[in-house]
Amino acid sequence: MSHAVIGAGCRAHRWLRVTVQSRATLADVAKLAGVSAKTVSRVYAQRDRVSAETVERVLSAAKRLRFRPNSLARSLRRGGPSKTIGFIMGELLNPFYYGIAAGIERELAAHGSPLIVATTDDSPDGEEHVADALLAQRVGALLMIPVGDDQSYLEGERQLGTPVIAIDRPARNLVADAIVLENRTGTHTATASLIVHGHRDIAYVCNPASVYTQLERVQGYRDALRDAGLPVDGRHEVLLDDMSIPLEDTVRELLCAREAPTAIVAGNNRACVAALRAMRGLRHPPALIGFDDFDTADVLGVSVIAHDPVEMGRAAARLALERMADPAGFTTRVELPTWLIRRGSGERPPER
Amino acid sequence: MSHAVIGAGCRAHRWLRVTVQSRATLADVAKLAGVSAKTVSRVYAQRDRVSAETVERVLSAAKRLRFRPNSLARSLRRGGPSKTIGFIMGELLNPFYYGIAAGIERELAAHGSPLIVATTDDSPDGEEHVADALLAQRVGALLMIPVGDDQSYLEGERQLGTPVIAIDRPARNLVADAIVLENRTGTHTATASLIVHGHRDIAYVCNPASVYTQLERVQGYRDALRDAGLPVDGRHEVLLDDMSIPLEDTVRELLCAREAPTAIVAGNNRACVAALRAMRGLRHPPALIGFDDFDTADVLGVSVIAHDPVEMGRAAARLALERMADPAGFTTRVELPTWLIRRGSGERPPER
DNA sequence: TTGAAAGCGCTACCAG
DNA sequence: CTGGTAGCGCTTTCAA
Repeated sequence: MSHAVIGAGCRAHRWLRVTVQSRATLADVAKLAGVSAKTVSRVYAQRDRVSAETVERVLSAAKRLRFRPNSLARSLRRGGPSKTIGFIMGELLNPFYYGIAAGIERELAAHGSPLIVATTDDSPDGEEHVADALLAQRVGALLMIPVGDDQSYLEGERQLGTPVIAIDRPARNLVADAIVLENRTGTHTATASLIVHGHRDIAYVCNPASVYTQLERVQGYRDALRDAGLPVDGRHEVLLDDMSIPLEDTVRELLCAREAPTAIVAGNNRACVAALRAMRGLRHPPALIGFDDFDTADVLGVSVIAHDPVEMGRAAARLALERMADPAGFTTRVELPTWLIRRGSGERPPER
Repeated sequence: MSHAVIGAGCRAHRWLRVTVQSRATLADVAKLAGVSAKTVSRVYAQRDRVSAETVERVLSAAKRLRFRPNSLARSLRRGGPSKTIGFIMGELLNPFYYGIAAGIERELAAHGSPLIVATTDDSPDGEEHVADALLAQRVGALLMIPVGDDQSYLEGERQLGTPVIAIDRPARNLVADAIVLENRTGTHTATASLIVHGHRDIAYVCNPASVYTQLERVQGYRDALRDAGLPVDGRHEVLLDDMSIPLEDTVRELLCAREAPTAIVAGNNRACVAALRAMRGLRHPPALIGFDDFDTADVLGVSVIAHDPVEMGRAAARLALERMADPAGFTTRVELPTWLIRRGSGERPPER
């Protein structure tokens, strides 16, 4: 805007600009309302009693100045960790993870706690750095899906009173609450179901394979084979650990091999979709049960080991809020249920 | 731990506890290192020169005290809005939104800016409240997927210098940058393609229907019909606005009607999946093109109007960072491309 | 290269 | 019911 062409109005205009340009503070509001800063504070904190008339004056002044309380300054108070909670997720594009994020967000929203989200992109290196950034913001609690195989770097922080809740996988070398799934039970049930339907050659495929969840799930699969008196020789285990290898191709090879399995248990949503891709166009597709339910599983008729990621997030958030309110108490480990949903793909009999 | 059984070691133990229990501050570190607070500050700010020896002393003291700089206090500085950026998402659990979130997160992570996420659950009422909470945290910029039909409540904040970037839909009654998709072009191309494949009775289905994106998409669909000399009488438009009505049932009814369409354009990912569900088991399923690509679209052979949600998020974040660095500049409206991916479902000829 | 002092916006503590 | 005062943890002047 040009000031040159403005005559008498110039001053007013400038004043307006100045008022608008710098953010009003509690003190500004207090001055305009003719009360003390503390009184304004009281109006916003809604704790002490303030006369209705004063409230009115303060709010009107605040509105004129476009005042907005600074919650950063508020939480600078001694020993007062903010209500804000930090969440470190693996990879944002994984439906399982964002189901968890959704659950956390809902629970916290109901409680009025802001949520700061950071991701590691599933790389262990970034984890500590990301945690540092969150802790520098003085989050009141840290929710995380551990990626690295050592969270001992958080031990100091825990002793300082910041609750840490591990989700999906337990933290390692760190005393922290954990919310995990009944992984073994899930794959055990699935594998047993395939056996009941007549399968003897059942494959387990996943990538990555050396994370906690997969170790558990593979175990459940092996246990089921063993329980049925079937050989557990790893012949049908496709346990990759290099995300650059397309699982789809690997599954395709598996299915074309001499002693191809007649059924597949896929260790997670990604593996399940990869298996589906590999099976496209096959005359006699193998039976398939995936871990993690997904949007179009019903349309595709895919049987899955299902669970509730949103509830998982909620549970984690609840636990965090609880710990923040009462830092004492024993470390908890919650296991959330998994269940088999039969949609056809897991009930196909073996065909040769 | 019991103190009773500890003899001489008790004091040391207690001291340790005290040290550990309260969070160390810059001043504590300064005292232990025998330097001034400012010097410690300098070490962490990495701006002024500090002698290597002093740096060493400070860092060692900091480590002993488990010191971690408080970024809240840092950003309390005069006029200095934090680097933190706020993002208001619409509906949780929508893959499209999470793609955007992922893009934002990646771009900001590369820049070292924390991200605060909040959601409105697609309810217009919550939007202002949520924005308030974010602004109270003094976010440096506000990214949002507008839900309500009026964002004028942010006008004051914008004048105060907080950039607002609207994503997917433009803001209403507010000067704000916007990143949107080429919605019309997308549905126009899809509809035209169906027409080329011989279809004359093409339906458009979506829910909700009165949001910006859908108004645009319906327009693209109508334009394509008109361009081809086909009637545009709304007979085949299923435009719902009540999320409690299952779109699946509606589509099923549509397909069973006398003059059933031979092709469907689904207005978003939800509508597309609903259409797929409704089409299950049909002898002659109609042709189908959905808006938004999805995970198993290739397995299902579903043609879609695709775009890149992650890039959308990145673009929005970049724009926000740009605006924060230089608040001047004209308001921008970016339209990101959409394109048709042919996978079979959209290329089916009409069958009666 | 280092230090002292004055805030940043807000709230707790104690008076009126 | 209301008002001063003294911080919260850090950074920014200005000096030394």
